[in-house]
Amino acid sequence: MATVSASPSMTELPKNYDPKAVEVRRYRQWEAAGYFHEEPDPSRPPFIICMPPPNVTGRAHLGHGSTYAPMDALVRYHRMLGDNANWLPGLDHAAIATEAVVIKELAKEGLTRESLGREAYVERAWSWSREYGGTIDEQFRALGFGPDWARERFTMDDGLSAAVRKVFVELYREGLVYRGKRLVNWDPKARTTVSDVEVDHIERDAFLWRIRYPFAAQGAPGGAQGDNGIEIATTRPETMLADVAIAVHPDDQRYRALIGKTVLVPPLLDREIPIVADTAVEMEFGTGAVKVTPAHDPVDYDIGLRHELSMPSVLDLDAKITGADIEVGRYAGMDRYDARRAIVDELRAQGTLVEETPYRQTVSISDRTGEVIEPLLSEQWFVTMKPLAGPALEAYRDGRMRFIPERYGRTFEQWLENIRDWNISRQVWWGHQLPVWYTAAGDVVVAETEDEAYDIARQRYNTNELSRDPDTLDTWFSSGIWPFSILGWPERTPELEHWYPSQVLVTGWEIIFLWVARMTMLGLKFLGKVPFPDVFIAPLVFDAQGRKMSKSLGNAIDPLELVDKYGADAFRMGMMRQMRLEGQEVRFHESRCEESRNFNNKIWNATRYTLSLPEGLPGARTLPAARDLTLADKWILTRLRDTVAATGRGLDGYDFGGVAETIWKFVWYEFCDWYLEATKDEDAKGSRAAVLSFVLNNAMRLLHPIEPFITEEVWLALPHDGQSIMTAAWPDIEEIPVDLEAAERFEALRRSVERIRNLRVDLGLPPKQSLTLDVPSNVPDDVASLLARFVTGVIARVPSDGTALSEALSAVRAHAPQDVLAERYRKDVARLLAEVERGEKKLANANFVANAKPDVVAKEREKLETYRSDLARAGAALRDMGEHE
RNA sequence: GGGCGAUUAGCUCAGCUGGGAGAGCGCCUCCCUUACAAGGAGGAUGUCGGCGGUUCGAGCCCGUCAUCGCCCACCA
Repeated sequence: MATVSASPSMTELPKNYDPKAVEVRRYRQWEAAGYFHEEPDPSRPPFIICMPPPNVTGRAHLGHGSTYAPMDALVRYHRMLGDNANWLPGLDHAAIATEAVVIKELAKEGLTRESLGREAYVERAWSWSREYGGTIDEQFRALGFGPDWARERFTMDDGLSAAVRKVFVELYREGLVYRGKRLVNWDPKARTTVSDVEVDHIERDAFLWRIRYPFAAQGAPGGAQGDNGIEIATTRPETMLADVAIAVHPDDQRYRALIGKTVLVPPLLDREIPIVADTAVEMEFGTGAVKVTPAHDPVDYDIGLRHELSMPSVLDLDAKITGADIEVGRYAGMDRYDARRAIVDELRAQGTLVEETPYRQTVSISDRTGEVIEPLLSEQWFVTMKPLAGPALEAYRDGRMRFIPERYGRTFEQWLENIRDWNISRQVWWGHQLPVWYTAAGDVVVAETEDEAYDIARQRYNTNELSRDPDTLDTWFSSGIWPFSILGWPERTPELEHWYPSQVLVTGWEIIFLWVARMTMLGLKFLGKVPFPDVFIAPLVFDAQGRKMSKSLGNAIDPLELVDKYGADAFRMGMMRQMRLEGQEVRFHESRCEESRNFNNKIWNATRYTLSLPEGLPGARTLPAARDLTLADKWILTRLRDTVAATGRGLDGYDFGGVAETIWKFVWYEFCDWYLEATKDEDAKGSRAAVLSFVLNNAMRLLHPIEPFITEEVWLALPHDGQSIMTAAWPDIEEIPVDLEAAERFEALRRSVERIRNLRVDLGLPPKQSLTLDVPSNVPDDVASLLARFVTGVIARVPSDGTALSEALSAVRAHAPQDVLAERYRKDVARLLAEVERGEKKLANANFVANAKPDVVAKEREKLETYRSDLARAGAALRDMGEHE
């Protein structure tokens, strides 16, 4: 590969790094060059990440910073490692969310879904998706995310739709998909069922009403509550209209005699219902008696099944009272909450309301719409989950799959252990229509295509008349097969062969059940392998006060605004620096992005300095022989190697925060603050150009996964080999010479410099005033020279007497006011006395010496020696001064 | 009702298998030194939530309590 040596002079580069001048241009070049695209290549290890498909209605938000930026970083890292790395993007049709948007649009035109008709409606939804969907793709580009755009898929693509139908049909034929009348979660706003995992539970203020149900027959047997009825407690009086029984616990002495008797249902008092015994009743709660409404409550539903009770509904699909099943009097047509008020009023008037107490109630709400969920008895389609969950549990337990952080694995495990059947049919129209048809006689035909369905109907049921089930599938059904549907399954494509399973899934914990678990189960079911061995659960992003970001709170931050202000690199770095491996949230501070912009500016200026060296830069990645390296060169190269190793370890372990900190420290606090200053020394001129260029080149490659743009810009400005840093090789520690002994000497020098600077300020010496440093003659010239540079001093050699370098301060002393200096030494003496005392006490403890590890004891002895000699020196100095006074 | 996190400097957080408490920001002082003022040098600041225990030694291990956050769950 030809070496390109670009050396614009410093004046050619602006003083400040301008991301706007770089990012869009570089991204276009990368995309045009096809760097994001990859073909399956069995000769290299695969590194595949399936992008969690954002909703087609979606916009980039801060959460993408903590999930998608790490994915981008991992893929870029593995590409540089030479892996067959690829990030597979896509979009989710987001049935309920999209339908809500489209219906809202239609409403503006005075149209409804029904008035338009299904076909026209779906066409409308398609055009909306095509027009507005994919906005997020452009936003991802602005953030520097580089998936293989050419492979982008949509969950409603023909291929993916066919895969969805095939999975449904196969599960059906195995008996794992079934239709049944069950109590399901109804979202009256979205007008569809939702699965159990799409329901959130929130607490809110409500009332608990105590209501008396009078005995049907006059003079009923006397119970604990007298002759005139049984009292129950409820939060939902509106469902009384559908009561079919009162239940008490069989062991409850208070009610024993009442079991089997009947009571009248207020407020209509037109029906008699029995009192039954059931262990589901909590004796301690309320009155110990509960009304049973099987069609409107899960517990009651089970009681209803056990006691073979009827199950009338009194709420319709809009959550309004309906008399379709049973007499509901004047309440027909009322909204559920209006009916509640009306019935409570009536009960009060009637005298059957015994008590009203404020109550903290848990209600179920739809996570999509926030609407209170209504349990609804309805005929729906389900997946039997137990047989699918078993293999997933096994895979987790035997280590074929793991979570990072590990604790989420236990969440995953517990959920699978207690899994319930999955309601997959939805009443929205935008989505995969169920591949289910019915004959006029009600026979069910399930088939992958319409033709097949008619064939079956003719053969099996001798009919040509079929009507298709209007329901669609839960969006998460198609998401659940994402890791293989996007690879062309059920065809045995090269992609499927080489890229399934992927290597890691990155997502947030909130969709472990909705998505991760389902992908795991379906992947095992249809391909026999877990879809990803690693699941990295990224932290969720909150505002600086720890509140959830939301439009209504007004605390939402648009990542694209941050890109505009600081650049995409700074946004990514700013986010990653706040991520912690075990953290479950990031409290996002915008200031981190600003700091990161400053960091980028620092890099930029270090680059300007390097490019402006009068001696010019050698070819890429060339270093002088070890004997020509200075102490500082050896130190920074050693530190570089440590940094390369730590960065690799960090990325391998998903510790993005640690990686960001590691590189930050190296680049700013070591490379810029110390090494670059050291290269201004006369002695450094022979090697610095090569080392600066080499270290920057390596550092940019380390940083590229986090900050793709500036690293490309700098890498290309320096001598480099290759077309783009994107396709450059990951730094190789074998290429980086190490000298531990030299590195340690430089570290000692740093400590000395810090001490001298500290003293200089303490003594009130002006920063510009050059110090005369009495450097012992046994200190090498290069060290002495660096010392003088770092503290602005001149060297005076004194005979070696073993004095530590840090004490080379007689010149400083000469300039200092005596009283200040004396105070300084008094403080030193006091501190050292305390240290010596502590050390002596510790070492005098026989237990410590006997039990502690030998090296700990030795270290303690060493420290004590140092403190003693320092103390002696400081004491002597103080005495000297006393003599002068 | 189960379960999981968190509690360390004013703020956000590091502290690996127990061996003398750290970073960044903020704050204070000084410096527009020829890469960078979006910068440089220096400084101050902690009963490591409380109480017990184990240990020669505890921010770290064990127990317990408290506060905050989250997940799961059929007390109507």
